[in-house]
Amino acid sequence: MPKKPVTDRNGLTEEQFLQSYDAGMYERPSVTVDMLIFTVMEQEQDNYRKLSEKSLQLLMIQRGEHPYLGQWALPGGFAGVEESLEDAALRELYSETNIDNVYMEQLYTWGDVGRDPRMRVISSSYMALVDRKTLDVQAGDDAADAGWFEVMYDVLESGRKELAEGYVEEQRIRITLQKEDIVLSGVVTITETVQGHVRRVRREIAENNGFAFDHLKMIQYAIERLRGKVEYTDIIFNLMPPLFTLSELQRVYEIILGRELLAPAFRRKIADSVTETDEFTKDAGHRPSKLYRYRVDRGSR
Amino acid sequence: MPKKPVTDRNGLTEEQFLQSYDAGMYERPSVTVDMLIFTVMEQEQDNYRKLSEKSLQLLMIQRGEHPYLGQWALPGGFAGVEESLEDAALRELYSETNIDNVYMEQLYTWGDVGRDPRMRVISSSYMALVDRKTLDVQAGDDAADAGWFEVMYDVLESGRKELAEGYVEEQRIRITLQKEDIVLSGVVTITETVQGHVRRVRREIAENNGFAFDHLKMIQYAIERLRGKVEYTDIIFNLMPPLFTLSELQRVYEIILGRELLAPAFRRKIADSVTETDEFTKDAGHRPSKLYRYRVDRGSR
DNA sequence: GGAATAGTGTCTGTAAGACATTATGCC
DNA sequence: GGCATAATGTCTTACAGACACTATTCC
Repeated sequence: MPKKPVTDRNGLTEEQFLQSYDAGMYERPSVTVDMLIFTVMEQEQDNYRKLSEKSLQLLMIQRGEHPYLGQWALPGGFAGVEESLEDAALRELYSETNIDNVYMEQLYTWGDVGRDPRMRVISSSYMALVDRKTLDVQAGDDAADAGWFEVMYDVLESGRKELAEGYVEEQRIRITLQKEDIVLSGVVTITETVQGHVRRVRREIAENNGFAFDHLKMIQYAIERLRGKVEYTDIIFNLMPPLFTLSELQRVYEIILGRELLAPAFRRKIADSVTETDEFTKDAGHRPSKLYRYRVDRGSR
Repeated sequence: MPKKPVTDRNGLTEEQFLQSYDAGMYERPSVTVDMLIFTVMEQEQDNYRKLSEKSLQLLMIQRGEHPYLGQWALPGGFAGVEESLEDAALRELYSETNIDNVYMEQLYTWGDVGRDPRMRVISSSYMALVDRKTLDVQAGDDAADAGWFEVMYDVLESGRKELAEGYVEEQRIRITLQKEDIVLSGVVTITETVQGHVRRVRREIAENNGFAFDHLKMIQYAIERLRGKVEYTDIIFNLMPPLFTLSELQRVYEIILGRELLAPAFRRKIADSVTETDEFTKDAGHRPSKLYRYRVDRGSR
């Protein structure tokens, strides 16, 4: 059955309308994507019989231009008119790490008015998780203006004030990024207001040493989300190499969650997310460990 | 200690740079916000001794202009250059429902290239939860072009194909919105691809009767998030009136989750999210029920 | 008494927390 | 044998699922 053409109050069909539409009528904000590219790195150990320590790392770029010249920012850039937001994020990811085909998800879109002093910019943040071992070593490594920073995340304190019909709860979180002798550090306050049965959450930068724009907030938010998602999804395996030991996996969990886990409970919990192989670690100064891989035939959690 | 001015390769300080910056250099997408305003409504019951049925409702607007003239869309509009994204969302919310001070959160930012036939538009979707009883009755009620639709969400089937290094899992979800004799209906397919240890999720509209733009995808995503969040946060109380019975609360859970719950387990679970009052329901055709309120002094879950 | 819903008691199975114990390779 | 880590056994506690049962009001 043929559709009868729908016309608007000017008698135009949709096709006619679109041809006459002027896209330049309104003043517009710019749109960018900012990438939170996380990986896990091993640190060399003094005692060769001990396991090597691991740390969570984040890729940052030192700004060579105003604004925030000399400060460190997340990799990112403008979204083109002919590419999707996700494509823009993938493009930025590839240009920084030479990697595609890794886990990536959109986190949040930051739309405050003053976030960029040049002009109105709205920015979508995307988180990518990469396995350091499959990363091209050059990526963001040799460049003087880019590098992997170890991430530290400390909850400083939590205050609480009672109100008539609710309360205000404030949390202060210190984020420290370290790359050799470069240390960036800042504090984000998260204010949760509950009034009646309405809950509001606000994030503010309370202290900032070395972070450009509002990127400190983005980093705090990303770590919070990473922590949450690690508990109820399998995304952690995106940070692991194809073969890993259960102890390594447990360490990565512990680094991300910021607390220690008990081995028996841990093994029970991840038991059906992994498959064992016939291989073992070699040449450790102690009992070898069985190697596992991510069990891909299991569906999502 | 006075800071020494940082200058860039052109010898400009940040202040000088910003004064000379031309914000109009790049072609830009437009930015809009789209609102998913949910509420819970009671339906009149034929048998007065039975409890009244409840349903989840979503506010939609019929388009009076091209494109998608006559179809139904989420309320929304352009984000101004002088307002934050969140302010734009609050403004839209207020203009549709005359309500502010309700629960609202950003869900996702939709950035595909072809989502609006007029031009490139990027849209942030926000979800708001409102208690129908405190809603001004007129809002979106009498207007012929706006209204509350009952939401139905059915998982149709889930197929799965094994691949060499992973699998593809497809889920088809039917969304039906109904308002008296107006029925909108569509199917969203969610495709989850796992290759190696990389997981990707894509959403496509497989069938569409009456929804404008990609709003069907937004609705599906919002319900998915609402379901998830209801299980591990207290947001559900934003849909409840100040006083409610535990049975009512359980019904609302059941409507959102799409499955029945057992009363004893339910009561244990929400026990410390609520406080009992001295009041009871009256004039029901059966045993009166104690009224509870949201327990606000308890912190977040 | 019957209809309808409100609310509680309790058994069972599963899973997490905690701690102890055994196993293994390398020096 | 001792160091360091790998891996498992098992006790306890907590809690979710299931079902049966009691309670209360209105007709």
